[in-house]
Amino acid sequence: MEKYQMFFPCSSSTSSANYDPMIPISATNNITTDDHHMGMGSSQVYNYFDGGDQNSNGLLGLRSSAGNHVGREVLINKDHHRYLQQQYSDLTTTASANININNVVVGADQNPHEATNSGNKNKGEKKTRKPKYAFQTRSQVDILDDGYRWRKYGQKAVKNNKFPRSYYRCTFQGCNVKKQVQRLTKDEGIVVTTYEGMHTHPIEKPSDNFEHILNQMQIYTPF
DNA sequence: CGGGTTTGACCGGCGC
DNA sequence: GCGCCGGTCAAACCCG
Repeated sequence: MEKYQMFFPCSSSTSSANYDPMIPISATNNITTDDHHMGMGSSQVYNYFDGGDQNSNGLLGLRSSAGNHVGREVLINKDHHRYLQQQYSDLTTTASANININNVVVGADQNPHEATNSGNKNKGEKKTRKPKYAFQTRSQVDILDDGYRWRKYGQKAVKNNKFPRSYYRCTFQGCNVKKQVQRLTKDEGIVVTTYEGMHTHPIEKPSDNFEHILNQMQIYTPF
């Protein structure tokens, strides 16, 4: 999850440098305060989405008002803002969660290629991957309840990270949304959640706490 | 018994 | 070509 820590090209594999950056993260914030160990000159955040109308200026920059530990920034593609709001509920709910949303970082990206479908090759299909969105939250717990039902389908040890990465898939029939959850080595209080895809169904367990989150964040728009 | 988790194996991409 | 690595599969297992 090195790239996610860089907030975030979010391409699952290695070569994020192959596509044109629209807004380099380095131009918007110095994210480099933590986990800047992988020497990625290509570490950038993109807001180009395949199939979207991809307003090149469609970024929202959200900065947590309480982020004095680390000056972090949230990058949200405007076209997917609603989606992200929905996803933000991931940060909010679950009575047991005890989440402190001091710092939230979102990176959005178009991935350069399809996920490797081992044993399930989509023959003839173009290798286009859904965009991913990475969230960084401060949380005591790894599993944040966003109202959707997820099934874990994998866990991997991550290089340069003592915490494993968990892979989840939405269990709703026909919904192929995935997410990855990982805790940062350098700040164990931070959980990075990366979403891939859009839910094709309403939220199963409604939560209305997103407004509460927004109240805790300052929102900057580039316009 | 159904649904979710665990975990080792497997696959494909990439760099050397 | 080989090895590394991220991502996925799937059988076994767990639990309500």
